[in-house]
Amino acid sequence: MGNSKLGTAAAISEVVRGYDIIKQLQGLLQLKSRKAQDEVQMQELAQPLFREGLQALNHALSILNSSVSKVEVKSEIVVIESASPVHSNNGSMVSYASDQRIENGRGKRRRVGENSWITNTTMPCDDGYQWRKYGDKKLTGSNFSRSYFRCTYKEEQGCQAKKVVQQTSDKLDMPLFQVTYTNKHTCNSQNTRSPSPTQQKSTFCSIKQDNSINQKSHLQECLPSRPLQLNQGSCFGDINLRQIISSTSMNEINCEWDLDSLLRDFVDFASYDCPL
DNA sequence: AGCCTTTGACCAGCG
DNA sequence: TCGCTGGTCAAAGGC
Repeated sequence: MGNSKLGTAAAISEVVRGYDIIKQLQGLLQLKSRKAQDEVQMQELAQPLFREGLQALNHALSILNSSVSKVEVKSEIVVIESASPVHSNNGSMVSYASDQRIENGRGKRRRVGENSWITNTTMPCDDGYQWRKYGDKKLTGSNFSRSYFRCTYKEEQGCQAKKVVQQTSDKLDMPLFQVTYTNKHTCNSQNTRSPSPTQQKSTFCSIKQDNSINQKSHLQECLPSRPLQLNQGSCFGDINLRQIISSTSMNEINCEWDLDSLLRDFVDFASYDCPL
């Protein structure tokens, strides 16, 4: 893991940023008001915070994933990110894919592993970045279509990040999506303009659900049961992140995470040096 | 006006 | 070599 120290430091820095943001969000969620107007204001404050937090954590993930892929390209990385609504409390999962392929360029197919990682999520729309859909394909042998997204800032900033979203489960209460990310974001989306309301709507909720399930409200969707669930790629395989997450307590009613404990565990996890 | 999604066509890898 | 398949392009229309 040649530059793993640098990568780990960067990942930790991003996690700390995400932690700070989630702390702010936590404080916001703890504010109790009976006024509908206050709730609207709270949503307006919470949504960008939540998005920024996700973005920071997603960035940390991509850094860690890229470190992992340098170590062992053979095994693909699967990140199980269960971002379910507050009322359900899904545990995290870590698993590995084998011999999966995605395609790159105009019809060029390539393996997952280099610059790519996979997540499974119930909330594919909102990962903190802004995406523009450029294609949709109904795959043979699948009941669900696959949606192709590229970074909104591809033209402006040359960001090569892409993601492919495919629904894998049509459970009525919680459809599951597999999201394949390709290339890290090189854009500085925080410094660019905020999307207009119509853009937000289209950008964050443009995944079709093939079983025509009614989407939950955006805010409800965006409140995860756990702040973050990470993969462990090849060299992280000895440490089970599930243990980290499961040891982190959360009061479901008050939406209170033991954030300090989580951050501590995360830094331990990210600092773990691959024993190669 | 600008940015988005939709959708059919096109292209290239693969068996 | 050829047909199938999946990723991308680009025109059209919507918001």
